[in-house]
Amino acid sequence: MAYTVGQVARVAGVTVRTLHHYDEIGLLSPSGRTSAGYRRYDDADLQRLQLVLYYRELGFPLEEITAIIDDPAADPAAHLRRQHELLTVRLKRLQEMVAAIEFAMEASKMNIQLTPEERFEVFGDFSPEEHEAEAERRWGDTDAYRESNRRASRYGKEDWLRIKAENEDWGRRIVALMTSGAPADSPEAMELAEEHRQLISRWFYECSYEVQTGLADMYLADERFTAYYENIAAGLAGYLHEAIHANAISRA
Amino acid sequence: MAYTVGQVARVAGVTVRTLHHYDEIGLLSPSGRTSAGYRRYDDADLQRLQLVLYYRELGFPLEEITAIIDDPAADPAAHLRRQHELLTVRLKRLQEMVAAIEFAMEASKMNIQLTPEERFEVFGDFSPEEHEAEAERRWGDTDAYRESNRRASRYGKEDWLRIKAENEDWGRRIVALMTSGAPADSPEAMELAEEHRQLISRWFYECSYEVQTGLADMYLADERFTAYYENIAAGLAGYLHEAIHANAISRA
DNA sequence: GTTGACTCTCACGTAACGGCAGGCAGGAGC
DNA sequence: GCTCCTGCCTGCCGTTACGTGAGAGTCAAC
Repeated sequence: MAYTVGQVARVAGVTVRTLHHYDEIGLLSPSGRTSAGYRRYDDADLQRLQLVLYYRELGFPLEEITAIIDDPAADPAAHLRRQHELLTVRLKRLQEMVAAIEFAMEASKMNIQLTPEERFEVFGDFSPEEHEAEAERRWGDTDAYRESNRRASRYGKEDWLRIKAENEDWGRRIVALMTSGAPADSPEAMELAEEHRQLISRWFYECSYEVQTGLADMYLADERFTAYYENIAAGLAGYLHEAIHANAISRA
Repeated sequence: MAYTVGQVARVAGVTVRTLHHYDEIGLLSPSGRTSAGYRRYDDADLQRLQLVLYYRELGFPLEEITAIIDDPAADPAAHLRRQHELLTVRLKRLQEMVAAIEFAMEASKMNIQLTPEERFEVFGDFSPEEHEAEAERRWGDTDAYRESNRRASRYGKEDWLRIKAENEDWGRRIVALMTSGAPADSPEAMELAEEHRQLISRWFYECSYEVQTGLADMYLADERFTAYYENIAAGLAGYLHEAIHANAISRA
């Protein structure tokens, strides 16, 4: 029931270096050594390692893990509560960032100019108050950035032309359908909503039904997006919005 | 239109040291210095800083930000796409961890013994295969851990007694209601479901309706949780499950 | 002319290891 | 007994994005 570092590393899925590190900082010292100085881990050491990895996976710093494990009076439940709070905060933050990045991509796709505030809106604590009016002037001109936005890309020129063509083709078809009088929740309209989603998924990012309905809401809530679609055909923004929602519901 | 480090730091919401650092690594060097060697930032520098902070907030490492900004041929959209993928992966991982921690807390609340696999299930890559049967024996006994679980806590003894009392009171009332024949979607049952949610929120962690319905599903899916409730009264697990769902829907 | 706030440049510290270098230890094969 | 290979040992530097001083010079106000 004694194991070498290498054996422990293999079964626990960590590196030898990690075990050395845990030994160094006193988080997990093997219960013995051979005459040659080799570390010898026994079953109790493995138990302790399991606990260490458990807390580590939940995001606790090693020093705190030492305290939790070594202090018999410490309450694991209390730590879990605190960690739950920390994780949910991080989770919310990440969700906002993902939403912001989707917004940015959607805007760049339509060549919509983001205001500096929007580019920064992902920063919860930024822009306190002391420089509301100033900030506008200061961060005002971002032409250079937007310009570079339109230039070279991971996609070659051909790809862009193809994306543009697909998009315009889709646009023509949905306009035709709308003007033909087909309702927004007709199978044809829903099919075009589905195409819209797959177009984004194929060329830009994984677009779930949930994300897509979020986009649809934004098309109505943000007048620049509304303008983009209304510019193609009057009433298109609302029509697309309804079709996307109808499609999402029917697929659920 | 020239600013000192301190001024820039204040408007941008970063520390002076951060600006020094960006200067050191060549990410953002002020366009000039005073005769005394003070850094002088102009508007163009602030523009660049904005871009830097934007990408930093999205999680890019500084070195990569340098490359993105300095390379006019780089495609911001491509980077955003990649970052979107990274973020969604992290998001999913975090969601799993939050779920795992909620599961662990719910189990410890009911004194349910988690199997080692479950304690590790948050580790996607752990436990490859080479030690399936071995692992069981090896990580088997965790009495010490579970024991400490029940001991001292952030809450004093009084708190625990109170939690226990509240919980038992709630238990008696829902059992009484169920045996009285009131349907699980009656206002009274839903009110008790609401109490269940608030009890968790008050003593353990923020429990949204979504989280609560997740718990309710688990009460039926996991036989140990089912047993916990069935042990109180036959049919209680299903009754509670239905009441929670009915309540969640009505509050939406 | 002195105070106090601000700035400068080193330069070490952080968390959790990764990744070397140089040197033993142990068993297999010759 | 000798060589070879693999595994183990102990340093110790590198990583990321700064934090936190130390010691010294600068600027504007009083």
